[in-house]
Amino acid sequence: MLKGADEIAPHRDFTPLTGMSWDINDINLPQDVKQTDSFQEWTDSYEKYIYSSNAKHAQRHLSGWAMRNTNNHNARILKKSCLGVVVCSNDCTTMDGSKIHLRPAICDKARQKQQKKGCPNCHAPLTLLCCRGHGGYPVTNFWRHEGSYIFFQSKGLHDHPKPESKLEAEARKSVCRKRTSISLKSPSLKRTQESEPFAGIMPSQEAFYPAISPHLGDHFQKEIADSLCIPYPSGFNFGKTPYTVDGSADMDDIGRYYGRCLQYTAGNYGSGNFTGNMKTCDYNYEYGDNWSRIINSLNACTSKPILGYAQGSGSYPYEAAASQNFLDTPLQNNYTMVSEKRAALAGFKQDFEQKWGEDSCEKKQTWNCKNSCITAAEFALCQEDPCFEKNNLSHPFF
DNA sequence: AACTGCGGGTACA
DNA sequence: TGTACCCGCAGTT
Repeated sequence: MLKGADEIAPHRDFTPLTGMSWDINDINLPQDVKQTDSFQEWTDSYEKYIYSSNAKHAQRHLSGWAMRNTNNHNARILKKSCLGVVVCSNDCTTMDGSKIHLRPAICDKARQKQQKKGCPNCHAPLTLLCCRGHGGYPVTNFWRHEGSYIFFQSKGLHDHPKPESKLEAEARKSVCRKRTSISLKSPSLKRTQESEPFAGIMPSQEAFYPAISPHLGDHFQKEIADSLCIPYPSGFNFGKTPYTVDGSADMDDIGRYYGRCLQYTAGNYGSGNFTGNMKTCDYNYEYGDNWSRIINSLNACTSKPILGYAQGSGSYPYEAAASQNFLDTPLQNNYTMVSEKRAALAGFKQDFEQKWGEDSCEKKQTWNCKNSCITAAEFALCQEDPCFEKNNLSHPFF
């Protein structure tokens, strides 16, 4: 359970307990704090909080947003600025209707590497949406340890969707590693994969086995152990392989302009669903028009979804556009797809939700995505034996 | 390998 | 002077 000073409170409906009569730059900060705030993972706008110096998340200066260290030449005040969010340049939608909002790597080198990878959902180039929420500059967070308290202050309003949180990203990567390990160890699974139509052409294990991890941080490990069900963010295509391909875009052009920073116009975003317009960052003005045209053409492309099965997905359907992209070839071989399976899937989902509805998932509010649940027993079996989810859960995760 | 914090340096208003 | 950004280094995860 999330208890004590390190509890993560849902951001909404939260009122700071500690007043606002101080500024992070004050020479003296209040030490007569009657009650500390519970940790806020998704701070936005101009907020101030006072955490206990024992609060682990605060000690680590954690944030749901991807914040990188910024030198403010003040050793007493740690300053971090927001990196934004990595999105699919194709603006694709996963099977559950969610968008790709990846967490930018904090390290510059790692971030460049990250952007060279394709979208885990449709393999289109990834795009970094810069944060411009603080007067055109990234939103900044300030941390200052003073006495028995950790003072936090944020400046600016994020003008982009939320990325997956650090804890979610860690969980996903951890499971990918475990899944890869399992697949290498299990001859039966290997055979299964080899017999699947997509064997060898899917972009990566990481891209197509995103799921929650049994190696979550200690905090969440205990959460899971104490829970009747497992919360997880639904945007990670849990064990399923939605796949949208559209061949109408000129991939050379995409590659040429790949990495160009885009941003949304401010204001029109929410948790998980962003409705703003994309525009190029001003400092990329030299390519702005072309890039915008590419993005617009990508977004305007109409897809003709078909259903298919992907490597390792078992009976999990994915959606793919009927395009001329080389990736489509296996799809066409499997065009006999399976609306009845999809119907079965919907039926399973309905039964599942009836059985494990919201009331059974009290912890779900600790995640900032829409969540679903599986039983701990099913989760354990899935982790131990990938064939379990293939053979026993017509669609294990939604 | 990637994250984190620190600090030198530079640019700009 | 304050703010922002780039870069490298070193310790940690």
